[in-house]
Amino acid sequence: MAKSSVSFRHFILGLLTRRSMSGYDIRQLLRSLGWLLGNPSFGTIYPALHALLEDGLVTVEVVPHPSRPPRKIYTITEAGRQALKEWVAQPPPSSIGLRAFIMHLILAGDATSDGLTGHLRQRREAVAAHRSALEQAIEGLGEQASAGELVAIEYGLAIANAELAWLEGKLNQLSTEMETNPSAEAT
Amino acid sequence: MAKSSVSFRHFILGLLTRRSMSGYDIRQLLRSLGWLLGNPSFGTIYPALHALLEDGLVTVEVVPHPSRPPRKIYTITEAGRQALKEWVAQPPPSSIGLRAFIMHLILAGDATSDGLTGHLRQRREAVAAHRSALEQAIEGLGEQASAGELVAIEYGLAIANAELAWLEGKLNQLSTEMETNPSAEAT
DNA sequence: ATGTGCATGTAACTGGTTACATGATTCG
DNA sequence: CGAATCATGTAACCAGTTACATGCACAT
Repeated sequence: MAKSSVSFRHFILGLLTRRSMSGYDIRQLLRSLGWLLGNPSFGTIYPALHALLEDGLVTVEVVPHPSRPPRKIYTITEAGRQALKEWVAQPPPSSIGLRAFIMHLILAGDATSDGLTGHLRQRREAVAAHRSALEQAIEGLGEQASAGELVAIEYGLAIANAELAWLEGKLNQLSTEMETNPSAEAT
Repeated sequence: MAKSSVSFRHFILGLLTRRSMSGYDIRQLLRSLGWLLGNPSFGTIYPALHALLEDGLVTVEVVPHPSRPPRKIYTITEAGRQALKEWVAQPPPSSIGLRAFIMHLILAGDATSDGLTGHLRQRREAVAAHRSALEQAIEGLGEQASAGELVAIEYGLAIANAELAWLEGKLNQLSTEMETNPSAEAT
C-alpha cells in the first residue's frame, strides 16, 4: 500500500474508469494524445496492467476471439476506484514534470471540477516559483552568463509565462462557471 | 564508441569547456539553473564524471586541500572536445523532451551561432508538428472527448504556441544580428 | 553540541524504452 | 507476396533518483 507516484500505472487505472479496455486499446488512446504523454509502448502498458491486476485494482475478462489472439479486457474494481480517488486527491509533489502533471490534469478534469481547480492552483504556485527562480538566476549570473545559458533561461521564462497566463485564464473561467452553475459535474 | 544520447554526460562535458571544475562545482552550477534541468544530484554527476574519465574525454587533477577532502578538478581533453563537437552538431533526435533540448540549447548557444539557429529551427519544426497533432487530436475526439482530455490538450496547445512564438522571435533576432555583424562569436 | 557547508563517493531501486518472440488476418 | 494491423507478452538495458557512508571545519 501507499506506493506514491508511479504515474503511468495510476493514469492507466484512471482511463479504465471511462470504459473497460484491453492493453491494446489503451495504447491507441494514449497515442491519440501524441507527444503530450510521449507515447508509451507495450513494454510500459502490459506490465502496468499486470501490476494493477496483482494489487486487485482491476479484473480481467478474457474474450477469446476465434482466431486472432484473445483480447484481455480490464475492468476497474471498487478497490481500484478508491485507490485512484486517493491518488487524484493527493497533490502532485511540487516540482513535477509536465508529463506527470498532464496525467494528473486529465484525471482531475474527469472527476470533480473542485479537484480540477485545486490542481490548477497548485500548478500556478509551482510555475510562479519556478519563474522567479529563473529571474533570480538571470540576475545572479548577470553579465558573466554564457550565451547559451541566457537563451535557455529566456526560453524557460517564455514557457513559464505562457503557462501562468493560461492557468490564470482557465481559473477565471472556472470560477465564473461555478458562479453561474454551482453544482457542476461530479463522479 | 558512438553511444548516442546520454544527455547529462555530454552536458557535463560541455560545461567543462568553460572552465575546469570539480563535481561539486558542477552541481552548484546546475542548481543555479534550477528547475530547467531538474537539479541532478551527486548520484548523477559523479558517475558521469567517472565515465568521462574512463573514456579519456577528461582528465583529473587531485588538488589536496589540507584537511577537507581533496578536490578533484576535471579538465576536458582534446578527445573530449572532439566528442562534444560531434554531439552538439548532431540533431537532437526529434521528439526530445524539454530538459534534453535545453541542454542542447545551452551548449549550442555557447558554440557558434550557426549551430544555435540550426537547433532553433529544428525545434520549431518539431513543435509545429506536435501542435498540429494536438489540433488533430482535438478534432478527432471532437464532442466525445472527456473534460480532462480537453483541458490537457488546451494546456499543451498554449505551451506549444508560446514556444513557437518565442522561437520565431529569436530566429528573427538572430538573422538580423547576422546581417549587421556577419562573423559573430565562434569557439 | 548541533547543524550547515564543503567534498567525495556507492548501492539499490524505479520508471521507462527497446528489442525481441509469436502468430493469425487483411489489404494492396 | 509482403506489409500493416490486431494482440499479447518478456528480458535486457538505461538514465536518473534516493538514500546512505565518510569526515573535517566553521558558525550558532
